[in-house]
Amino acid sequence: MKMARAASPIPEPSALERTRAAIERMVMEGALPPGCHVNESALALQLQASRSLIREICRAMVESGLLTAQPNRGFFVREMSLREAAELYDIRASLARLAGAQLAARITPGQLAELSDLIARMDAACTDWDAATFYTLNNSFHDKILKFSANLRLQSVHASLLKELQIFRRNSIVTGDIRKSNEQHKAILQALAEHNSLEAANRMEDHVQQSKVRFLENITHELR
Amino acid sequence: MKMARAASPIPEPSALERTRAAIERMVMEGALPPGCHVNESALALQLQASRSLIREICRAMVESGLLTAQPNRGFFVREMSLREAAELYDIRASLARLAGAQLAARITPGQLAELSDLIARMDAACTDWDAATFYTLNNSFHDKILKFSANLRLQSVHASLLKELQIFRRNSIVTGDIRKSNEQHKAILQALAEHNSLEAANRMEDHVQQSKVRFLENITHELR
DNA sequence: CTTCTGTAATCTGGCGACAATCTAATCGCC
DNA sequence: GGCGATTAGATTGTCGCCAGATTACAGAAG
Repeated sequence: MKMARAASPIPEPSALERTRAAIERMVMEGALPPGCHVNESALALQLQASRSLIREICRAMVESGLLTAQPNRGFFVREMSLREAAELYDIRASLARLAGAQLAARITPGQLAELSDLIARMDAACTDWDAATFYTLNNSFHDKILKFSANLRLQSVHASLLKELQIFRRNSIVTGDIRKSNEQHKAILQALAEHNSLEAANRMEDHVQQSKVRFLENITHELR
Repeated sequence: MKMARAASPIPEPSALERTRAAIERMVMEGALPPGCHVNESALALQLQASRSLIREICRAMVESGLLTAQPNRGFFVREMSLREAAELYDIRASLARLAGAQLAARITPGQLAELSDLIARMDAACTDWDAATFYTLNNSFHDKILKFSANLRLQSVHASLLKELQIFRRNSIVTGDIRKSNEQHKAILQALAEHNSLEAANRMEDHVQQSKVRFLENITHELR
């Protein structure tokens, strides 16, 4: 009998997956700052993997926009200009618009309830001035909308762009008016509940555009 | 003295680039049909490269959506359902919308002239019933709009999605009413010339949505 | 004849090694 | 003393190899 590995429903992540997660974390958390040259041998030693693994992973990360590759010089952590970050926000807004439009047409009462619950908890976080919780809940809210929109590729593209943005705005917690942000969430929810695709699309797009404005304000403030 | 390779302004594509292009072509042209298992050793032998190279390339192609990876089973050419293709069109339409909106705000007379010229040549192709030429010109038209919109990431994401779609609609030349299609181009151009972002956005989105409809009609017609 | 099972061949996952290239420090020369 | 050529060191590009998993096949049982 083929020995069942059914005992472990999680088939134990492969070395490649683990290593990739580690490298991505290093990029996200700034252990590998933007513009930094990625030393393959050093990484291999540090993460106890072979250089081939590192190379495969880096090649994939180039494709997803987290690294860049220069012939005969290796890999570098992607440097992002303010302008590029703004461009990414525009794309995100565009995709959010699509998600809103599609979801409005097919959203179920159960999904509406889930979103409504998140908004309520964000309201609570607002009164408690708990920005960290709000941040987490806000991410969940957007994730759910993307997930519910039932376009797998849209989800993956969006997730990829989000990761890319993360390497820029690391540490810079967007502190804008979270109360106002949640008001927008409510407007989005209402449009979704009414199955008003156009309205949901516009609200979603505006919402992300707002966060872009907040982001740019924060950055320019930091640099001053 | 360092031997000048300045004599060749094109630094001669690396083995990796050449091999990657070859594999992508094999996928596009159907030598590796959708669902096909990618035999790494065989490919390495055929393309006179090492298996490591093949693996690096495949890993990158997974990220860009042309292949999929299954643990311990290797790489497979991405299979795309009709639904997924439709989803891709929706994303493309969304990105086209963004490109239109952004370009309308900043388009120059020179760029308008270039687009106008392409439309004129497409008109000529229409009267000549030259679908092949129209196809090429149409691609240039869309490429230029993306390029002029001056959002590099938008360009690259769009190009990636387009490649992905190609593996589905290979050989199925969309033969819809090219005359009607060019009328839409003219409407887009007008909106751009008027710097009317909203109108340009809507026209662009609709235009891609139309091509999605034509695509779906063609496919279902083929399958009958 | 079909189904199951055990074994062999094939293929992937991961690794270390060698050659080409780039980077830097050193040395000589103006 | 400063600048350019040269050489030593480090790093990338590419390759073949071994172990474990998977697939294919052959043979036995029902």
